[in-house]
Amino acid sequence: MTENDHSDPSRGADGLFNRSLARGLSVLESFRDADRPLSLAEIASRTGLTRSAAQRLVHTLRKLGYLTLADDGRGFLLNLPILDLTHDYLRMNPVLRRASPVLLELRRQVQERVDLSLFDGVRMVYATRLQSKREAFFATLVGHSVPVTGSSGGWAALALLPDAEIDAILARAPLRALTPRSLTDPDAIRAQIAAVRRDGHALALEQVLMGEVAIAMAISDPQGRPVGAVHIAGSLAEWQPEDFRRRMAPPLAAAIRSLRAA
Amino acid sequence: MTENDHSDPSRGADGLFNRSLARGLSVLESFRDADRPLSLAEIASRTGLTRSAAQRLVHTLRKLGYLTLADDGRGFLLNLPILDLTHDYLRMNPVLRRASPVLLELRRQVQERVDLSLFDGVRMVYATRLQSKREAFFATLVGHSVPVTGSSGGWAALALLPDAEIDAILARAPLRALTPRSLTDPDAIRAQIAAVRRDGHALALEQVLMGEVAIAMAISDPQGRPVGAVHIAGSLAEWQPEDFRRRMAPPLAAAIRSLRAA
DNA sequence: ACATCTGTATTGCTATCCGATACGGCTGCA
DNA sequence: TGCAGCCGTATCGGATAGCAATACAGATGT
Repeated sequence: MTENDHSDPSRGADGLFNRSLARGLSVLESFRDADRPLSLAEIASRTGLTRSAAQRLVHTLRKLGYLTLADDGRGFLLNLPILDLTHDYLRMNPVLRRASPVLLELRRQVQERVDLSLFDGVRMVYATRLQSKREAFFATLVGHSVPVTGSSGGWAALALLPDAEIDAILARAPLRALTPRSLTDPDAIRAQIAAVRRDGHALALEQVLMGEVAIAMAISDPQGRPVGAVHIAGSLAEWQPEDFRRRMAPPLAAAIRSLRAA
Repeated sequence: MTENDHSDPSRGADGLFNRSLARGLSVLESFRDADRPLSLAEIASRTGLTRSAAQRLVHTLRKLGYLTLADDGRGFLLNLPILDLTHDYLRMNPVLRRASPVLLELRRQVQERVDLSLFDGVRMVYATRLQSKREAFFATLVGHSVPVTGSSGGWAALALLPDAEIDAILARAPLRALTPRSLTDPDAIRAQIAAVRRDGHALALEQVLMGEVAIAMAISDPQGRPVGAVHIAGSLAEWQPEDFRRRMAPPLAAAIRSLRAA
C-alpha cells in the first residue's frame, strides 16, 4: 500500500499541484458574470465547493483583502487589492510596454479612440481603454473581452494563424453575437480573414457596438504568432466606412511597423 | 497534549485561515514593483517561502493560467487571467457603477481628463484612466496608485475624516514625493485639507506630474466616509490655476451632487 | 570544463486542511 | 407574531494533501 497505486492518483498525476490555492482562486473566479454580491451558498454552488470550504476560503481572502462583505452585510464582493495585481500585470506586460508609446502617438495622429487588445485563443481582451460616451459602462472597462470571431482585432489576429488552427478556434469559440450584425457564421468569418490577408488590416462594421466602424491590425511575437491587436474605432455618424479605412489604414500600418522594429 | 496549547497557535488563533491560499497569493503579490520576470529563487526570497513551496505554488498558478514562463524561459510573469478578475472587480464595484455615467457626462462638459480613484487608507488607486500623452506609461494604467498625501483626490478624501484619523494616516502614509513639488510635510498637507473644507474641493499643482493642475472632490458612502474621488486634470501650459478652478469647480460639484442623489 | 544559475521531479512525514454539524441573527411570508 | 429559511460564523476529530529536503538535466557565462 505504499506503492504508487490508484489510491493516490493526484500524486502520480500532478504531485506539485496545490489544490487549496486552486480552490481559493476558483472562489475569486466565481464572480465572473455575477451582477450582485455573492453569498457563501452561491459561491459554493458556483465553484462546486462545500459550504465549509467556501467559508474558509472566503474568510482567508477577506483577511488578505481580496474580498469584502458587501455594504448591507449580505454577500461578498471582489475588493481593491485586485487592482494592484492588475497594475503589476499591465506594467510588466511585454506587449503593452512596447506598444504604449506607439499607441499614444497613433492616438495623437488620428484623434479617434485607439485601443489595444490581447489575444487569448478565443477572445480579445482589452488592456487599455479610452472612455467613450457611446458605449455602455461595462464595455469601457479594462479586462472587457469580446469574441475573436466578432471584432476587427480578432479577425486580424486569426489571419496570422494557419487555417487548421483557425478551424479549431472557430469550432470551440463561443460565437456570441454582441450586435445584430456580429458575425457568427464560420464561413463569413473566414471571408473576413481572407480580406485581412488581402488588405493587411481588418475592417469591421458594427461588430461590437452599433454605429461603430473599427479598423485593426494584429501584433505578433517574434515567431509570427498573434499576441494582440491595435484598434481604431470611429462613429458611422461621422464616417463612411471606406473613408475611414483610407484615412486610418496608413497611420495604423505605420504604428504596427514601428512596433515590429522595437 | 490534545489540548489547545501553544503547539497549535493557528487553530486557536484562526482555524479558518487557509495558509496555502495565502502563500499562493503572496506569490502573485511578489511581482509588485518587479521590473522583469521573476525566477523561482526571487519569488521564494520575496515571499519568504522555501524554493520548494515557491515551485509548487508557481506550478499551480501556471496550470491555472495566472502565471506564465517568460519568453526566454527564464523567470515568470503575471498572465492574462488577471485581467478577468480586474474586469469582474471594476464591473461590480458599487462606486464605479454609480459614478460611471456621471463621469462620462462630466468629461463631455469639461473636455479635459476626468479620472476616478478609490481610497485605500493611504493611497488613491486609479480605477479609470484616460490615456494622456503627457504622462509616462505606468501612470496611465488602471491600478496605478498615488499617495493620499500628494494628490488632489487624496486631500479631498482626507478632508472628510476626523482630524485624529488624518493624523494616524499621515503618521503611517508613505509620503513618497512624485514630483519636486509633492507635499510631504504633514502641516502643509493639513493646510490643504483645511482649504478643501473651506472651498469644497481640492486644487493641486504639480503634485503627481509636473505641468499639471488638478481639481478633485471626494465621493463618500452613506455614512459620510470617503471611498474615492473624481479628478479633473489640465495642463498648466493652457490654464492659470485660478481660471482652472473657476471653470471646473461648478461642473465637478454638480457631478458629485448627482452622485450623492443616485 | 567548472561553478552556478535556470526550471523540473520524487518522497516520507505530519501539519494542515477538510466537511459535517451547530448557532444566533435577520428577513419576509403567513 | 411566529416560523421557515436564509444569512454569516464557529467548532472539532480524522486523514488527506501539502510540506521541505534533496536530486537532476540543461543553459549560461566564465
